[in-house]
This record gives sequence, structure tokens and C-alpha cells, in this order.
Amino acid sequence: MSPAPEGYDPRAFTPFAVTVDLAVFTVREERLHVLLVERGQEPYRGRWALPGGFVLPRESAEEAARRELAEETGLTQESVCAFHLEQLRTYTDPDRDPRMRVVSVAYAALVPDLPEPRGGGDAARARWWETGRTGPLAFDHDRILADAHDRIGARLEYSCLATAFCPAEFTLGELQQVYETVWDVTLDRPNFRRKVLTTPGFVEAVEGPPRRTGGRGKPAALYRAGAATALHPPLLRPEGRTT
Amino acid sequence: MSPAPEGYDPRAFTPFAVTVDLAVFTVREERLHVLLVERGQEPYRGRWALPGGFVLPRESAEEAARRELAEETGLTQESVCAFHLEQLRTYTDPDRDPRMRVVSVAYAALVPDLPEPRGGGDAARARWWETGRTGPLAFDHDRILADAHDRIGARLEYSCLATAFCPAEFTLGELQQVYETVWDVTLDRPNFRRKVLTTPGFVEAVEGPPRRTGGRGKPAALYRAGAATALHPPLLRPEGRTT
DNA sequence: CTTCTTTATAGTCAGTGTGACCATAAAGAA
DNA sequence: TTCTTTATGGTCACACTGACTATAAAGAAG
Repeated sequence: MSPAPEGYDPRAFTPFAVTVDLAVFTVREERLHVLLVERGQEPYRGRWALPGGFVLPRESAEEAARRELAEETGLTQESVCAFHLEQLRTYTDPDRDPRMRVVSVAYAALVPDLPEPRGGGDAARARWWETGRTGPLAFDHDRILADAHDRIGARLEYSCLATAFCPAEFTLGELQQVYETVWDVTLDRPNFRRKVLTTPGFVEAVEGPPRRTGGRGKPAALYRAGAATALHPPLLRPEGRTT
Repeated sequence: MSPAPEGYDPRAFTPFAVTVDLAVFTVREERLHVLLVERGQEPYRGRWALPGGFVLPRESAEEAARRELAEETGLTQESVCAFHLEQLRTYTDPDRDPRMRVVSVAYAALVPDLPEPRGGGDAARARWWETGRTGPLAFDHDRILADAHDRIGARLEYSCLATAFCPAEFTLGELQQVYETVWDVTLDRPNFRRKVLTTPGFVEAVEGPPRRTGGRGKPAALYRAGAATALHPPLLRPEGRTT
């Protein structure tokens, strides 16, 4: 019996606060970064935390997450619509917030390399942190961040999601960099090419072969994200092999 | 800023009710079944629904799910500890319950074939339903059930979870039946054997080769669930192939 | 007691995908 | 020019899988 049990009494349930927490990831300078905000109040004053906030009375958690994503990145609601956002899991430990009973629905967002965030609406400091170099975060956010990292690492294996970290047009080298950064491995370049190009719908070549400059070396062809979302067969991490 | 935002005011947040909903799956008679309870009250009176209930003030959602699982199956807390239980996702549509704002954390439980449930503590009728033959369920439970089915189908590909549907000792034929039932496909028996037996830690042979009777045909060797949880490389469904 | 049916188990073989390579092309830097 | 760097094209052996054949061991049918 649910959502509300049979013997339903409006005063029988415990009131909870419901929040969303966002792990916003990006790849910059060959490192995985996550967006954090500095807390200006107790508890955990001065500690860094995942951005997030209350779910409002008439919105879903996903809408709340999308709203927070726009606020924290300083972009418009429309522009963040294109970003990949997915629900991770919900954290419900009774003591996770010392002040009150709060359950938090965690989301992971994957964004291309964005400018440094403006100092969020409420003047809180916000910046990109290299994952693994974040000090201890507020609340249970270390755990959420670790779970989020694990999840997107796994998602790269079975989905075409890596393109969500790239700009509209990208080279295969950049796409490979996403995998190498998130998984913290190095991949064989020709093999990676073969896998991506033989998977229908993963990427599509940009016509009129323009090529990208940027550094030394032969210019690379440009690609766009394709229509496929699943990756069959998967692209398994070099470790993970039991064989 | 989260779980509670910076400008925190104890009366600023909307109070939500938080519930858990359980999709309890089992395989019986070569069909996937799910445990449902009949609603005795409005709304959706007379409709069937996933079992669930409020999260209590001092428990986590997982504890609440485990508690409900014990109540609905009529087993003790200790015995349900062995069952696989995993958080699926959280449903937060503002209108999902017409009476009040309720967010529900959905869990999937995998159990071996159990006896028909006793008539739950609160006299609600409960029974196993073959998936796909459930009428429209109460609330958004059709959606939750479909999501849960999708999820466990995907989990079978990459994990050794199928053993959770089996009793302590089982034959490879029974294990194969789990895959065929959840995926609704037929698998080649020798190939399935090979895959399971060459995956270290998926199953371990029961010593002193006792063999199981039950029907006609050659008796089968018995196996126990092994220590492995991940399945590398995965056992992909016959469809799912993009190749 | 055969014969048939059913299920379990053992093995073969070709095709696919992958990891580990090697080779060449095209750019900037020395 | 030569070196270095990155992109791209290709080969080869191995691992895994799907399809298939064959044999073993039980109950059922005659």
C-alpha cells in the first residue's frame, strides 16, 4: 500500500525536507572536474559541498535539479536543457543533516568545458574542483560524489554518453580523452577509433572535412554526437576484465 | 548548498511525505511474478498496488524497505536479510498522489519462490501476479513496475544476480530459466552452461555430487551461488545486439 | 524390456570483436 | 631537413559467442 498507506492519517507521517544534490562533471585540461560551492553557514561552514537545494512545492525533483543546474552554472534554463542530467540515487540516512530530517535525491550532470562559474545567485563561492583533490566535503557529499563518479564511469561502458562532455563538434582524440579521464586509464588510439567508428550512431562525421587546429600534429576530422544512446557491444574498461 | 540551503529557515521548506515502494520479483512456474497488494481505501480503492509504506522518523529508506519486505512476505526480519534488495530510483511527480505531496523511493527485491503471502498485517489482500498480466495499478505503479523490470533485466547482463531468484542449491537449468523468464527469450543450453561455468565465482559446484530429481530427464548437478557479483564479460541478451 | 522422450552434459567450428601491434600521413618545432 | 607529435589505416592472433552435433541418464509409453 503506497504511496500513502492504507490506514492513512494526514498527521501520521513524518514531514521530511526533500532536496536535490548535483554532481556536475566536466572534463577540462585532461582532468575530471566537479562543480562545488563553499558553504557560508553552519553546519560545515567553510566546507565545500555539492550544489543543490530544496524541491519546491509544485516541481519534481528533476525540475529542481535542472533549475539548480542553471543557477549554479549561470546559464539560462534553455541552455542547460541540452546537458545530460540523470538521477543517481536517493540518500536517506536519518542523521545526514544534523539539523533536520532531509532526504536528498542526487543527480549527475555532464557538461562540456564551461567558463568558471559566476558567484552564484546567493553570493556563495563556486568553482570547479579536480575530482580526487576535493578535501572532505560537507554532509555525506563525499559519498555521493564517489557514487556519482562510479556511476558515470560505468555508464561510459554501455552508453554513448561520453559525447555529453564534448562540445557540439569534437575530434575522436577529444572523445578518447573523456574516456581516459573518467576511467583514469590510457587507451590504444587506433582501437578506440575502430570501436567508435564501427558503432552505428555513436558519432557522425562532419561534412566538408574541416579540420581542427589547436596544437601540433596532423589535424583531426570533426564529428558530432550521433543518434544512438546505447553502446552494443559495450566498450569495457581495460581493467574490469576477469578474463 | 545542501542538503539544506544556505538561507535556511526551518519553516521555509515544504513538508513532504516519504514512502518506499517495493517491486518484489520472483520466478515461479517459468513466469516472472511480482507481489501486489489490493487497496482497501480511496484513492484507487480495489486497485492493486506495489507494497510499500512510510519511512519512519528514525529509519533510512533501505531499513523501511526491508521492514516492509518482511511484513508483506510474512517472513522474519532475519530471513529477508538474505534477499537481494536494491534501490531503483525515486519518483517525485507533484501529482503522483492526489491527496498530498509524496515522494517515493522505489526498491526492487529478488526472492526465491516463496509460499503465497499471508494476508498482510493490515488485512490487505496480497498475492503474486504474473508480470504483464497486472491490470492498471494504483498511482504511478505501472511505471515503477516497468522501470523495475527493465532494471533487473539489465542487471542480469552484467551481474551474477540471477542466483538471487534461486534457492540455496539449484541446477543450471533452473538458473537458465531465470534468464529466460526475466528476458522472455530462450537460450541455448550448452552455451549458457559454458558461460556460467567459465565465469569464475558465478556458481560453485556442490560436492558429493547429489543430483536433483523432480521430473524426467537426466538428473542435474547442483550448484550454489559463488562469491562473484560482477559478470565480466557480460552475458548479453540475444536481442540487445546492435551488431 | 524396448523404445521414445526429455533433460543434462560434452564437444566442434566458424564468425565477430578486441588487444597488441606496425606503418604512414600531416602538421609544428628544432 | 629532421624530429616530434598527433591522426589515421591496417594486420594478426586470441577470446568469446552463436549455432550445431553427439552422448548420457533418467522417466514414460508400448
